[in-house]
Amino acid sequence: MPAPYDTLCACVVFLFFCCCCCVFFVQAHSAQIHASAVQQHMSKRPPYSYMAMIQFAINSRPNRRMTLREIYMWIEEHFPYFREVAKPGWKNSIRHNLSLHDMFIRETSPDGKVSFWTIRPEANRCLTLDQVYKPQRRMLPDARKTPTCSERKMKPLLPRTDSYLVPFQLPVTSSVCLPSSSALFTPSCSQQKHNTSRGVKRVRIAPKVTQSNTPAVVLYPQKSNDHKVEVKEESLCVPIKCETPKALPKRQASSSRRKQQLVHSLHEEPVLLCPDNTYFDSGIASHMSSFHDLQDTEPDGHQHKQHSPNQDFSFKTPIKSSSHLTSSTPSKPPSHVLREPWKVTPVSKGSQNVLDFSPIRTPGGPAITLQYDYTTFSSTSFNDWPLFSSPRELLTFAPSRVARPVGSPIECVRSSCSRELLQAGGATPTNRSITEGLVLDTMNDSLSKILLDISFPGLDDEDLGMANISWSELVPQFQ
Amino acid sequence: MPAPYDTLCACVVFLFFCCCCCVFFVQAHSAQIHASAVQQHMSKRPPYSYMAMIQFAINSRPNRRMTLREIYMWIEEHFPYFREVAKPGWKNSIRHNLSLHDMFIRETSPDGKVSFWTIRPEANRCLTLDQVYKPQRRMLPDARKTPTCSERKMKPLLPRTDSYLVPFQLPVTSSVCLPSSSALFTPSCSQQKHNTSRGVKRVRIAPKVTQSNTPAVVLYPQKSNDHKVEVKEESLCVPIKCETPKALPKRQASSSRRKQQLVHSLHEEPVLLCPDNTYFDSGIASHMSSFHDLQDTEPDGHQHKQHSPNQDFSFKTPIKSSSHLTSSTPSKPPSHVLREPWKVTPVSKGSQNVLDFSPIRTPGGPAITLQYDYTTFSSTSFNDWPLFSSPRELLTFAPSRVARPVGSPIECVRSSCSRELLQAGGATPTNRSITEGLVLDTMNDSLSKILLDISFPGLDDEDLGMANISWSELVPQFQ
DNA sequence: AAATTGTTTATAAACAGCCCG
DNA sequence: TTCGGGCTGTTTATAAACAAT
Repeated sequence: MPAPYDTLCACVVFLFFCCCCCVFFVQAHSAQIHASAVQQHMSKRPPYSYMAMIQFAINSRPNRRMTLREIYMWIEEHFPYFREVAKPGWKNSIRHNLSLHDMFIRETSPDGKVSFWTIRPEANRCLTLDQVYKPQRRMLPDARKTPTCSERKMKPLLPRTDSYLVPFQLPVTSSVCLPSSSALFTPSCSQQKHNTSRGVKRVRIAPKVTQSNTPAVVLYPQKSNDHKVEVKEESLCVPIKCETPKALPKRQASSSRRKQQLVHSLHEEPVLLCPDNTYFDSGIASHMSSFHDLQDTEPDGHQHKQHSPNQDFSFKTPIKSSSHLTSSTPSKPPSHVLREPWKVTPVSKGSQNVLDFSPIRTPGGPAITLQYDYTTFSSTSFNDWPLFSSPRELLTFAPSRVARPVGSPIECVRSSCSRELLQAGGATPTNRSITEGLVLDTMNDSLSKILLDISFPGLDDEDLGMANISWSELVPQFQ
Repeated sequence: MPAPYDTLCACVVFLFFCCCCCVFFVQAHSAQIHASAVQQHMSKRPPYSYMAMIQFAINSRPNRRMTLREIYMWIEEHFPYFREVAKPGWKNSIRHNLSLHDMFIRETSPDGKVSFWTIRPEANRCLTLDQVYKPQRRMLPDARKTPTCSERKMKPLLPRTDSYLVPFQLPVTSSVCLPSSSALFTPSCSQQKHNTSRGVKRVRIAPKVTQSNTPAVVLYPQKSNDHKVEVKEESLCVPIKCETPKALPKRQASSSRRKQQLVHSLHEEPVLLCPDNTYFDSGIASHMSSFHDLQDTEPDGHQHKQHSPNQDFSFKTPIKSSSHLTSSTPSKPPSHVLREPWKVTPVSKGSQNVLDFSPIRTPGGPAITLQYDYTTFSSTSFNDWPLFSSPRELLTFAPSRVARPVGSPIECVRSSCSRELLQAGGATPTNRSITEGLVLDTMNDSLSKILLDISFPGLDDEDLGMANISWSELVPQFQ
């Protein structure tokens, strides 16, 4: 029995409606591919921590110094989110990070009028945005991005990345004897909860790069389709070779999860080893390149005398008046810096030989470690390396500590900018398999570079950043 | 014309009502004096920062170590506010503080099962609650406590104190030549905004105490009327003498408001100067007392070998699974610790002689300062002291840095627990004149003690803590 | 599986010091 | 010149994510 005429009409209308919907969706989708790519940069919070962004900003300058205002401007320029979306409190957070992390140090111009922010050379991984930037290739309509916690005003914490591609450096004087792949690194990544649902993570160690003049960081030219890569004047920030001093401290921190670090005294003399941003040579002649860009073009390069009589009797005239605006405060000194180098033995009574103790429990100063063999540094063999159970361990392993004298205790002094490296991927821990590109140059000249590529078997070569965009974000009409 | 009968009745009733109100108020008031006194301890947030309270807790133990759980319990016991009023997030804050401030170090028992929290001996001012506790004497129904900002859930930041009573130490080898009283310290205090409304603040410097065995901190037995002073088993925490090493570093930080500190290498040998909590002698024989309590009773006192081979190859097996509860996380190493002792000269280009630079801008390690005269320490004269423009400056001045060799640049390495000292008064900056009792032992043996009493002319000998109680708090019926 | 412990980041805020109009 | 506002810098508090046990 044929369908009545109006039934057919209804079907036609319905199918037309469906077609319209499809066309609309496709258009919206394709348009959104563009819009979202731009939007990604315009209105979505970048997946980098404040500390990372500050490093990007400062390292974008040849002289690696910036005023606070310039840091603001750089971040606003490269991450329009902060210019257009973020609350003004983000500048407060920038200042907070500058003050909190002692990897950032402040220099004051000779007249005391301008103060620049720099990165402690030993702690500077020379990260730049183009080194960590990875343009998005396609969208991941992974709606399973079920946030475990309630959404906050600004993105509360940066999502942890699922994988890391970490070119790091290993001692060239010894052969790498790490367990090849998953044996060592499989249980490492930070998305344990997804392990069960997604399967076993696959960890690969990229071939070791021994060339010294290769940039310490590797930028993966992932297929960047129609994304205006923001990195433009990112600078000729040639990754400087971060070299270890000729003598390594005797005591090295173990890789316990302790916070406090021992500060080691490596040189008896305040030799001005590196006039500018250069680092100490570890005694191994390799990796001596790319020192040139540090003597940057600024004419005001101070010689930075070691014992400068900076205003000692600085008289702090008290406050004048008060006004509580949106942000500010200065004056109090940093508390959490290890400022007493004396070797003071803690009150520990339980154990005699401190193997059980966190490495930091002897906060003793660097001065005490002086008489130990600096000369043993050259004899550092890779066998002395602590084994890393996770890429995070590797990331947090301080460059100058990676090689230690044989037989001497290890103090794993870790990098202060390691966490954001893990977060730089910006992918949510949902079940996406990604191949991250992240970079870390350990700055130790005696180390060759290794690409550590940790990926997941699911979607290979996935782009981060877009992975956590839900459908409603992709196509606003779906909301 | 006599008032009608019912008019009189109305008057009687009215007067009776008034009398009842008065009696009720008086009773409520007097009862509230008691209740509020207890309440002050029970439900009002203590005026100490988390960092201070953790120090109180840890220092209350003879061995100066506590587990996290014990810290919780101590704080709940001595500050019932946290047990009864505070949100459970306060424990998160405790853990956050323990991790954030590297003055707190964690020790792990030999079996790795138990971890104790201790205080870095160099940073430990040996503060205890009874040293800073000052019982309230009377109420201040000062309703003028107009909060400049909106009230927050828990007290957002600790109020700044109006005055400080700070026993600190000065070099005994030289005479104090500070401007007697207000000349130097008048503009110091942190309540500038109240200067105009309240008049000139009066700053007094207590007589210098040169006796070494006097406790480094002074407890003022203020008239404690009907307040159950919570300090009970506060311990025999005899304030240990915090002594400077025999050699002082050459470069000392100026009192700029910089955060980063230079770590100085003071000794060439890792001599175990102090077996337990003791501190180095500064070379001046005074203040050698009160070392005894450090060798506390715990039988498990490990010898703390300097170069203990703590688990170097610590293998961090990755995460197992995850569950997001209310609070937690471990593992990542501290970033903000000066771990690279190399003397690396920053990129500074503007100035040659670094007087203009913040002391920290040369993050170079302590090793570089080694060849400088340690021997000049004894020649330290008080004239070399930087002048403090505020008690805060004094508080933040690190004990080991107070005396510096003549002619050498000053690096004001500051104390990490100075801020909470300023806040320990807990008084809101409203126009109350208070005489605070705050203590700081600078732990430098070469320093004699000085009581710095900064008070305000208004209400003398006022008690803090109660001053910011409004009428509605005092008499609940007034609300 | 859940709780505890520890680390780290983000955010808000208080406040100090300085500069500048 | 002084005063007030804005900017810079430091510090604490709080929430939260997450890791490790």
